[in-house]
Amino acid sequence: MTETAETTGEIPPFRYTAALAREIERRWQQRWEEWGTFHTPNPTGELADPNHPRSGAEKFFLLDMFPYPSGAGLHVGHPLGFIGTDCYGRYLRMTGRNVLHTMGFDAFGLPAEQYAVQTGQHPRITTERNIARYREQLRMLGLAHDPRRSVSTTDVDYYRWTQWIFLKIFNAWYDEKAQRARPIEELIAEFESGQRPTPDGRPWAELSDVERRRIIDSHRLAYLSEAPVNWCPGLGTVLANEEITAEGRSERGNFPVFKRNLRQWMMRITAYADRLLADLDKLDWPEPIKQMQRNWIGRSTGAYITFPTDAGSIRVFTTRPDTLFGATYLVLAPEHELVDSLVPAAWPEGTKSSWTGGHASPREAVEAYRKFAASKTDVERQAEAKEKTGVFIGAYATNPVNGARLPIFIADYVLVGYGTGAIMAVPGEDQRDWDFAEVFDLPVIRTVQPPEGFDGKAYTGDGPAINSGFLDGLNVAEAKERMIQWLEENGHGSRATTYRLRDWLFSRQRYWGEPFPIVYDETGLPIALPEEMLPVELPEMDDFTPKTYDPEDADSVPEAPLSRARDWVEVVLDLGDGPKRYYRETNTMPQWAGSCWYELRYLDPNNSKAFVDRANEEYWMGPRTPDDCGGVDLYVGGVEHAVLHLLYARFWHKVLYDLGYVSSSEPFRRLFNQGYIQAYAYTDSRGAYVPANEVEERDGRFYYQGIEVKREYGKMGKSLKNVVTPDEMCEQYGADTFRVYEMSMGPLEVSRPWDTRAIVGSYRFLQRVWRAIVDEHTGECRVVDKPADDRTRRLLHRVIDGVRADMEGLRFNTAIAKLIELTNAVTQLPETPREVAEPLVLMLSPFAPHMAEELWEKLGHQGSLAYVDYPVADPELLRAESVTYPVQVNGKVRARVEVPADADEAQVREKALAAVATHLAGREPRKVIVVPGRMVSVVV
RNA sequence: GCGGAAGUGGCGGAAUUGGUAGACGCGCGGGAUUUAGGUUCCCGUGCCUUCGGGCGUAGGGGUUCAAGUCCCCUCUUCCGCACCA
Repeated sequence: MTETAETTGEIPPFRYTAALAREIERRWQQRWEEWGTFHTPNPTGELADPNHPRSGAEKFFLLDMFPYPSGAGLHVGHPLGFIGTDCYGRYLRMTGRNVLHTMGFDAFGLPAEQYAVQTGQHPRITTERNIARYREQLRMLGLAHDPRRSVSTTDVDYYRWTQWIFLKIFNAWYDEKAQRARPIEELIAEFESGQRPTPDGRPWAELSDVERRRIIDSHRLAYLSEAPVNWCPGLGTVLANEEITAEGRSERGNFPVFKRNLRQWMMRITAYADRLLADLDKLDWPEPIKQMQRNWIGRSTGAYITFPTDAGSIRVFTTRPDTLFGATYLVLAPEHELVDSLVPAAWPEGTKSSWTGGHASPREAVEAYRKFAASKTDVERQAEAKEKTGVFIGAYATNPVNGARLPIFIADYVLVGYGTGAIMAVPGEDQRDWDFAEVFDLPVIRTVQPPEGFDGKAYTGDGPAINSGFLDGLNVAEAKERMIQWLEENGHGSRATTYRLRDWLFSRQRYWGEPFPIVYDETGLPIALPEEMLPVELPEMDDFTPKTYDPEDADSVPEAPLSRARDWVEVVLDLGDGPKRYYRETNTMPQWAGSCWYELRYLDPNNSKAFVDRANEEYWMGPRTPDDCGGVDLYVGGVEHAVLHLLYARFWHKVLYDLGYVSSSEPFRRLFNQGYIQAYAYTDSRGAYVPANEVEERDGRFYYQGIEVKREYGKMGKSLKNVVTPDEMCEQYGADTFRVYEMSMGPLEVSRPWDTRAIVGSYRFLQRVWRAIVDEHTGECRVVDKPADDRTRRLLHRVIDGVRADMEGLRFNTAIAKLIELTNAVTQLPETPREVAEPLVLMLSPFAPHMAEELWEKLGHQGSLAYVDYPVADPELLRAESVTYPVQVNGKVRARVEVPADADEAQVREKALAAVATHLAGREPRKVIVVPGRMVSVVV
């Protein structure tokens, strides 16, 4: 049985024990709920409340990354950020701000569906149960959320608006000139008026309906595309690039992923690449996250260059157009579309045998190499990254700048998905090209003079151009410009920017996701349902299991579970031209869809006319100045969403901004990454995990049942047998102790190990606070209405001042340290003066809200302290009466002198010199430095 | 390889702008209460010391009256990206 303080021994009846804490906590949680203490007023609509104490006050939108309600429940690491934002929100509320803080659930997606499949229950049932469990666990922690604003992405009332936003994206196109999204009708109007030419130049009026639809569809921000996508047979669904690990496997499940040509929904996020990149500068985000987004977007500037061949021309992208004179061969990706037409019937005269791969004809060589390249997994490709492979395809191209004859190779080090899938190889200035040239004995022409003593191979640094005709002598930057100018003047190429970012694959073969508000007619082209037909509800299905395959079965075919709901798929609708038969889209949206806009729904959760009322959005998220991007005032969450959720959400928000539905151009103005709570795990000699809570430490070694075990450090997880739950901690110490401990462990942004032993320190601290105010034997308030002594009063005001600064800066650990200091000082006093007790309780309340409410009541106040003014330090009392100066002699502290705070420099100097007289040993000080209020430094 | 962050007692961590290194907590040592253990409370706790003092913020060098903090070099750890042309 678990030992708690009250299970044994004699203790005073009103000591702050876990049992008392639990009783207090339950009582106050119930009161907050009954009183609606944390209801937050909106400027307009159903949630407006002119009588609210914070109505019309300065607002603060505080947001947590909402959790995914897994079946395992929360462990002590999960609520770290939630507690942090709660403490901050409570502080802001007490300093006069109107704080919006609530919590929703991101509940669609693979894990919920897999859990449902495992347990044989419908995902709606398991999801609802998991959400209920999470709510219970979070409620136990006493989080000051507005419960009316909580949403789940799986609520029909929520996902109807996810579908609505999808329709807006579908019915929009990106105007490159205006650099923003516009409604699709405006594009149609441009075609109709002839202002915009059709692709083949025929007048719009002469095109058939289907031809027009195809053209329009090709411009939409959400579009169907037949392209190579990531197909994961083990999961039975396609996945976005962002969901693939570096090893080329699925992030979830770690199954192999194959490139397959499939018809799937895409989102044109690449249209926003530049703005997503540029606007990072406006965001108050941690630099590492911004850098990760920059890398992911991967903007490169350079030029396209066209190389003529006998069978059409090859366009390459290069960031180094200045090295064109050094190009000695071309390389195409094996899958490049021009390869087949370039390959001649026979090897050209004089082809080196090492170039042919031993094949009798170029055709055979190409076939063999393609097969070889396709057989390699991404893991193998990376492992062999240094070994360059490839084959000559028997054809040549011409270098446009000097007419040189360049052999064309295919090689898997050139990727079909980046740039044009073709490169000009400049071995002198690119190490990969150098490595390839070594293997195939290709010539090297240096076009940049390497520095004296350079002993490397390819030289990628700056220097004067050589062997480059009209570029000779120019540095790299100048030569690039000059070459681009030449290419454009002579029609051989143009300035270009490319991105690593790909369009977002937006469909999944899953049951548990938002259905698309899309149907197909007999043409097979998509038709958006009108808004009035939303929501498109998920059909009830007995068999919602995804069709999965052998993880290695690359030839398997995706099958959407919804396609099995025949009655749902086939519908007769009147879309304006009479009732007709249509087929519904059977894919569902990815998990990220719901999290792309949930913060907006918190603002106006019950609005049935709009996803958010524009006035409410402006109040909570609108820009404060013309340069401001607006958005959530503080968004707290883990670093793991750096390129997934945080990029997708920015993209959707920008589309909504372009279309005029929101006033903010970014969703999250300020981002804060909280650290993770990690834990030790222990393995025995066979490598099996043993229960971490039964391991004993002796002299730095670890023992389980007397046998030594090995310690490792990492995640908390069931399989590692090291999970500690908030429930256990609340049971053994109470929620307030748990909260104080989590906040005092270290800075919020730093990861740290969980140590259950150490939580007792926070427990003792709260006990001391309690004991200072409540008589442990009678339960009565023992605070006296006498003034505090001067020393205590000054300490109090220093603490108020310091704690305020710490709260503003989210430095909760140091704020708590200061509160402990104050408490320890009060503990020493024979009586606790009210003028100290009350501010102490108020300052403690963001961290230990239940206890603080209880003490506030015992101090004679009515109602909640949630809106009571936070203590303010008296500047008069912050000035010390006397100052202790350390006195250094030659940099070493030799004495301390106490002088009145108003002493002048000469007095300080005199007193200091007297104090260190013995250390001076009669020598005359060469220099005496007095730093007012700080220290004295003597040099001899 | 490229990019980013960080190295402070046995442990988690403090130290606005260069100005008393180690706040606060855990652990540990001692004491009080208790039949005992546990709980709770009080005192002590960087290392070495010949008790004068000396040494200490990953290591080495520098600037300064003064460096955890600034500069240079080296090492280590963590995170992200990785044949991106």
